[in-house]
Amino acid sequence: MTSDILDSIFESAMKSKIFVNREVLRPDYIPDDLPHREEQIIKLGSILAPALQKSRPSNVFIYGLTGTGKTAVTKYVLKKLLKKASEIGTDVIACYVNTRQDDTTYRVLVRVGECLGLKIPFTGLSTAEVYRRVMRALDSLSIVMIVVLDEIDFLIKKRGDELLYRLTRANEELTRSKISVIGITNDIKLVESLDPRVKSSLGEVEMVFPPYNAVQLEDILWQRAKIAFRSEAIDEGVISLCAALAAREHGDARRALDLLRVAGEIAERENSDKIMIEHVYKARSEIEKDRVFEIVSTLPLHSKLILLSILKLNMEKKTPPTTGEVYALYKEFCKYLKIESVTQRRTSDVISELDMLGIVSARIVSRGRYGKTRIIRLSIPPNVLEGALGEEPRLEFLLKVFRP
DNA sequence: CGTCCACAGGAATGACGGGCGG
DNA sequence: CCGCCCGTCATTCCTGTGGACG
Repeated sequence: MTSDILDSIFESAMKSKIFVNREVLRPDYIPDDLPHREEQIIKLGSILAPALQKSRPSNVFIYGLTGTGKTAVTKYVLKKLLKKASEIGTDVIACYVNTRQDDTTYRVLVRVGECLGLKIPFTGLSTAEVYRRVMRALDSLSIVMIVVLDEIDFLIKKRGDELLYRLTRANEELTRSKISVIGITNDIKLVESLDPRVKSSLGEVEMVFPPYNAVQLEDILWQRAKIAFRSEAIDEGVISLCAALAAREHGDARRALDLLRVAGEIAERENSDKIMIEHVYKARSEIEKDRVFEIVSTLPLHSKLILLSILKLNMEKKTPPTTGEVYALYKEFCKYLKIESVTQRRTSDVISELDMLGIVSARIVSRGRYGKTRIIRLSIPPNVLEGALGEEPRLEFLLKVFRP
């Protein structure tokens, strides 16, 4: 019976030999203590402190690579600030918006409105009307509002910086309330593309979050592991291996925690009493496999074909191929499938895209008399890529049989 | 020392499909 | 509900370029 099977799954989940509390390893969990971010916490705290005296804190622009604690520090400081504010009876409202999820001006404004207790229909009003309602509500409350726009690059890439401009200038139309904006991004180049007026108002204060090193990552992992796992469930060296692997990948704490969590899940699946070194290595390849599947499956057909061409040429030649060679083989594939091929210009862009996704690495080389081109290598194991490309039915035959 | 290869990659433009806003 | 606008994928045309070869 299905329900019996489910029961036994739930049973065994409850008496896990490994986990006590796996929540604390999830990426959105904010611990009570954030090791090695004291400096940033103090700085952000002192920037926002004026809100307690009903003055407007400076706008802040925060940048740093993924998994460097930007979101965690911001949420942490805001939580403390709000607590303090309610203790002393000052009205401070914070509004956190992730613009990866809410990536239109309208949806961001709806979120801000919600924080003010406004009920705004998710569609039907004009953006200008929502903006007007939000501003009126805000001003009638006579408060300091802090708006956090996380992963702000998504909003800017889709909608430009108009909303940012309006928000940072909103104080001019407010008489009783004040608003300040915290923008968070991991794309440093993005700052350059902003309208200078936005750049100067949003960047009143800038904060940079440096990557964690292996030692710091280890501290972070220990702190969580103590809560997440049974005390005997971690074998020697597991934590430092997770830290070392993640430190190699630009000190990404999220990656480190993912490794540890997945290693724990694998250990549990294998009914092991402990998480061991080998589980961490398995976790690493499982995470990578998932990532590659995720990326490759959403690629358009032509990108897949170009990727297949790169895969074949990397496997069957001693030297990694150039753009021209990849394009030639790709055209063969298209002829075989009786579909039209894209131009070499487009192929060049596709290769850059694959490079940015971290699937291949394309290095520009000049071979003098023999021209300037890119040397394209796979940056993931061929069998993983093979598996991911095999999901696409149209490629199956080419993958198995076709020889260049 | 100039050529010229084999592309890189910018700009302008177009087809197309989906969702926003009126 | 419908038109319009916007993002994505793509093309065409183009200028730029590091260095081995003659």
